Amino acid sequence: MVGDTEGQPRRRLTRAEAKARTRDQILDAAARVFAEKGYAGASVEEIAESAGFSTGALYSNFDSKQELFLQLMLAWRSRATERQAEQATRFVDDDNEDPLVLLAQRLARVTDRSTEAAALQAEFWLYAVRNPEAMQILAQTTAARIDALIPLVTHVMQRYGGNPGIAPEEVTRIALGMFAGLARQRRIDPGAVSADLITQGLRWLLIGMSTASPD
Amino acid sequence: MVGDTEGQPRRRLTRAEAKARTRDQILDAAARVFAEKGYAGASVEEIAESAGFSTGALYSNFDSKQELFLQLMLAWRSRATERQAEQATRFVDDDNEDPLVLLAQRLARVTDRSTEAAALQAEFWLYAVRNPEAMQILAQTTAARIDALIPLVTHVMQRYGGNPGIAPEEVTRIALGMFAGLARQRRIDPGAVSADLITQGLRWLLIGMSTASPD
DNA sequence: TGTACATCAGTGAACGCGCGTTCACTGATGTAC
DNA sequence: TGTACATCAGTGAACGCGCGTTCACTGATGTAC
Repeated sequence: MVGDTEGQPRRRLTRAEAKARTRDQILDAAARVFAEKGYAGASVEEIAESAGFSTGALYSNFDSKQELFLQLMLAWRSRATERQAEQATRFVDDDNEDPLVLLAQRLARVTDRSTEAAALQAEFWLYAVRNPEAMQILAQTTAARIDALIPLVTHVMQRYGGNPGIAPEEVTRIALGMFAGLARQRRIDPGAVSADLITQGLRWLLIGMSTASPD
Repeated sequence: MVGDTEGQPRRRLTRAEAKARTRDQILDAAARVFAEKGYAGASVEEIAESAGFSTGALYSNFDSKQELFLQLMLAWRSRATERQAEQATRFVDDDNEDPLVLLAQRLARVTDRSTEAAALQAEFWLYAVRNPEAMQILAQTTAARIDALIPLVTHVMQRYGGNPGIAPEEVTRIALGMFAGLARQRRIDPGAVSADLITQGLRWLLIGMSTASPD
C-alpha cells in the first residue's frame, strides 16, 4: 500500500516510514475504540493493543491521550473532507437526471452504514465544546468541508433554477445541518425518519430557496 | 417551593417526600456534572457532593451509575417536552404577525444560552447509540417531543398557505432536524451560523413545502 | 564491503491515583399501645 | 399525650480494580570510517 513507485521490488521501510506507519495504525485503532467507548471510556491500552502495539509505542508517538484525540480529530476530518470533495466532483461531472433524489439516496445509505463514524463525530463535537483547542480544529475542518461541498450544492441549485442572490455557502450549511439532524434522528428511530423524508426535506429546501424573493 | 397548599404553615416533610426531594436534587446535580464532564468522565462522588449529599445517599436512591443516567434521561427529557408543549401552546394562542421570524429568534436565543443542555443531549444520544435500553427511552421521548410541537408547526404551516396533503409530523421532524443541526454548527463557529441563517432555513423549508406539488 | 558504535522505535512491568460500589453504622421519623 | 421499639434515609470509610503515564531496557536500523 506504500511506495511501489517506478516498479521497484518491495523496498524495506526506513525508520521514519516505519514510525509513520505505526502512527497511522494507532490512529486507525483510536478511531475504532473512541467511537465504540467514547473519549473517557476508551483506554490507551485497548487502543494500543487493538493496533497491535504496546502502550509504550503509543506514548512514543503521542504525548498523551488528549494529544492522541486531537491528532485523530485533525487526521480523520481532513481525510473525510478529501473523500467528500472527490465524490462531489465526480457527482457533478456525472450530471445525473434528478441529482437530488440520487443524492438523498446516497446520504441515506451512508447514514445506515456508518454508526461508528457518527459516534466519532459526536465525540469530536462534545470534546470541542469542552476544549477550546479542539473547537478551533473542528471549526476549521468544518469550514473546509463546507467549501468542498459548495460545487455540488451550486450544481444542484442551478438545476433547481437557483436564485442568484443567494450565497451557496449558506445553502450548503443549512442543507448539511438538516441532513446531520435527520441522520441523528434516524439512528434513534429508523422507522420515523425514512430515506424519502430526507429527500423531501432537501427538495423543499431547494424549492423554497429558488422561489423565495431575495431580501 | 414545595407544598404551601391551602395556606398552611410550612409543613414538615414526610419520609417519602424528603427522599423524593433528595432524589430530585441528585438528578439536578447529575444533569450539571454529566453535561460538564460526560458520562464516563463524571464521578458519582462529584455528583453526590454537588447535590450536597454523600455517595451513599446516591446509591440509596439509584442502583448504579448507569441507572442514574437512564433515570436522568427519562426525567430530563420528559420535563423538557412538557415545557415545550406549554410554550408551543402559548405561542399559537398569541397569534403573532410573522410567527416564523419570532420563532427563529427564540430558537437562536435558546441555542446561545444553554450549552449545558446541548452537551447533555449529545451525551444522551451517544449513550443511546451504545445501549439499547437508552435508545428506546430516547425514541419514545423524541416521539413525545414531536407530538408536542405538531400544533405549533401546523399553525405556522397554515400561515404559510400549507399544502393539505403534507403530514405535519414530517414537517416537524425535518424542521427539528434542521434546527438541531444548525444549532450544533453554531456552537462550533457562531460567526458562520447567524440567527438569520436559521430563519432563512426555516422559511425556505416552509415556502418549499407549501409550493411543492404533492406526489 | 565490513566493522564498531550510536540512535531510537517499541516493550512491558511498575507507579500512584481515582473510580464505582459496598456496608456497618447513626439518628431522625414512623408506629403501636 | 407519652413511651418503647422499628424502620430506613443518609453517612463515610473501606475495598479492589483499571486507568494514564513513566522508564529502564532491547534489538533492529542508521552512520562513520
